Amino acid sequence: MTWSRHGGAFERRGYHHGNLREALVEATLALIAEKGPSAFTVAEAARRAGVSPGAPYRHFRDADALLAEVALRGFERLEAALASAWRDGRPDPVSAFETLGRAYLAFARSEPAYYAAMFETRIAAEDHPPLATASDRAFGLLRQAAERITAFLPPENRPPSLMMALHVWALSHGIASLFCRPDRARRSLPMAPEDLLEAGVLLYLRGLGLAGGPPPAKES
Amino acid sequence: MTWSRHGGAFERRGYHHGNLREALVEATLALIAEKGPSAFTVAEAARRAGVSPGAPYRHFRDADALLAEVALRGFERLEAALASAWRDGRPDPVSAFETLGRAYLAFARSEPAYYAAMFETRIAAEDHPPLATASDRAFGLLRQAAERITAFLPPENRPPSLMMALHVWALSHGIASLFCRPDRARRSLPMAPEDLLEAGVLLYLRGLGLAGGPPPAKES
DNA sequence: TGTACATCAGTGAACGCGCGTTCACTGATGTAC
DNA sequence: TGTACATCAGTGAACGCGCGTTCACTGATGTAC
Repeated sequence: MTWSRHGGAFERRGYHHGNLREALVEATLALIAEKGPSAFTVAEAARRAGVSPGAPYRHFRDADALLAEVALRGFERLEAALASAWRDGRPDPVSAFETLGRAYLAFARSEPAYYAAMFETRIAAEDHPPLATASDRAFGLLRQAAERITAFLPPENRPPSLMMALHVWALSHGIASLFCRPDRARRSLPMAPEDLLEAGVLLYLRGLGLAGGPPPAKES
Repeated sequence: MTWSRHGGAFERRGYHHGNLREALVEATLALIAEKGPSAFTVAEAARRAGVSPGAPYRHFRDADALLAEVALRGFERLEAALASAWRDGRPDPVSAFETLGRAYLAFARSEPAYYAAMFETRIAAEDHPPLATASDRAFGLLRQAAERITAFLPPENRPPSLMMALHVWALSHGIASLFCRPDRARRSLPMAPEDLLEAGVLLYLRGLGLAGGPPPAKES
């Protein structure tokens, strides 16, 4: 099974793969995207990477380590996506915050396999310290954003920024979990998940005393 | 392996089990509670029920059917819990609504195995119509409650009750998923999940123009 | 530029395992008479 | 009350399967000289 080195659809493969670690991560993502996280097996990932079943163990201690690597990268990508959406609060914190929320959902929608690897697998963050760290960093961003937002409120009416961050995270995650899965199409929605989240965050901010004005028009 | 029929810790078992269907459901719940939904197997459930590996197939077509039965019962129990919390909007819709939210979380916390069977398994509701129906009924309750709440608002400021129900459901589910799992203890919280949800719903209602007054005091 | 060699990424066969499911069977239960 | 029998819930052995992981090995790569 040696494919031509420079021609055809299959680029690779002499004896050495050359980039097996990456190929396994990609195969795992594809597998999860197609059949859900419970369908992941090392053997199948190896098969898709075009490699014998023992090969992955040169790169990952065991099956969970591969899964954890995928989840880790997912958190890193999420953090990057959130950071670039937040843009340090520009043009203004409130609208940047809306963008942040949309970015969260966009990530869940456009990278469902990463999302599933992060939140729907058997691996526990506490068993994989880098995972916990990456998750904390992503959440930290949300927390900082909340800090900036609540700073607009007079101190006596200012809610803990941690609480606000948790609320928004939970709402985003809830919407993503319930409505953004392509495989098991959940309850159909009268509006896009992003709009649902934006409306929810807007109402929440109004509840805090921010982003005043009349209630938003009916969306649907 | 015939245990005494009336003595000792083990009550059951002549040749017939007598209540195997129930025993399998319970074994499945215990299994999920202990090791997570991915650890469920028919063989292990049969073992825990004290029965040979083929026996479950007298009661369930296959492994998924057993899992779907557990999820179905979960939705029915959730619906019952929500209905009894809502109490048809008494004493008043807004405070009954708070109680409803707490009941949702209480369910996720006190019945984590049911909750996992409902939301974290491979089974898809569309493949099991009764499951979809039960899920719709539970959500319908939330929707009715939202209807009653939004009725307090003047029509020109009244948001779609469906949207409100979706927001609250997503927030509740998000909090439950992120913070109410006993097995994989997630991020630690500065407050109880129930209080986090209550504060969130309160702020949301204020954003809608209900439950006015000053912002709640800091919770933590 | 050429050669020897260390390194190490992959091979492929093998292992033991537990699973889902089937099937001919057995024995308990309860109904008809 | 007693007996024959249909029913059907469980048995237990068996099947084929795919998995995770190991291991002695092979062959490609790149470095030292």
